[in-house]
Amino acid sequence: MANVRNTKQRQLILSLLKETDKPMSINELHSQLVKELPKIAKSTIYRNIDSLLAQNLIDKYYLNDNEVFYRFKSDHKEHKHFVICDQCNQIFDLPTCPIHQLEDAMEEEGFIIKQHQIQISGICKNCIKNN
Amino acid sequence: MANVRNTKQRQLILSLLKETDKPMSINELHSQLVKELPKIAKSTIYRNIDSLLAQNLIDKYYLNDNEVFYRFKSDHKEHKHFVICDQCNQIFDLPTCPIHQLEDAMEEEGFIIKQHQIQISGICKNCIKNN
DNA sequence: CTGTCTGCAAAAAATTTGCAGAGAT
DNA sequence: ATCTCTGCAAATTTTTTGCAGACAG
Repeated sequence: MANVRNTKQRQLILSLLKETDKPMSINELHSQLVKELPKIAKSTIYRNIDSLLAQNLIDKYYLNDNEVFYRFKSDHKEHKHFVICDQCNQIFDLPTCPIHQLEDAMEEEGFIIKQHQIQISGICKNCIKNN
Repeated sequence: MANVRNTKQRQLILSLLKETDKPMSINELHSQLVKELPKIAKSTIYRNIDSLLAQNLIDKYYLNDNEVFYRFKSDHKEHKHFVICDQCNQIFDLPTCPIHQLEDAMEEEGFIIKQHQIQISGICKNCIKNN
């Protein structure tokens, strides 16, 4: 992590995540990236993602029964969760983080929370309408 | 799922989950099960786990950065979450489920939650002491 | 008996690694 | 010039599948 180089691949990955501003899977990333860079390898994406995670520029999410997604983090302190619709797979923001309230109670019991993830799925407004 | 047979493998898997009463990974299950049944295959465990999930006898959890765990469900309606300690990997119960409060707010916005999972990790009381 | 379940081996799917050449600083 | 990064291929890791024989009902 000492010297990270600003390659075209890295730039593209980060700017794609930035403009999408929703959690994206490796496959989504790859299928978008090949449009610009037809030879880009998935291993390149994996390696860049690791480096971006290490630099805290992106966040990792598990949605949709354990599928892995990544999302650009505009503010380094930003903390956000998402919900995914079972039917249309669209991803929505969770209005509040319900864990922070819990954190105090947990710490009183002697457990210090370092990390949390929430996976919520269900049916979104549109899909309910169209059923 | 029509006719589920009561094999020795199935019995052992369920009773091991029952007596452990904590989320267990496939590997933990397997390494315990071989003591009784040296030839048991992981595919047998996977298949039985699927069937037990379908019958709603066990729950599936993701802990420890996406590792999959299974746990016996004593009461079919039981709803529970867990925290895992980063250092000792011990699993603790979460005192309350923070999602239910959210559920109402989400439904007002038109999203019906069908399923949720929480992954929390940190450092437990003992590990803090021993640091 | 009949149909389901098992162990084994092989197949899939997802991610990681080794390497030689390309590219960034 | 040096060191990191890339694409490719192969290796890992995790889970699923096909199959022939074993076992439950």
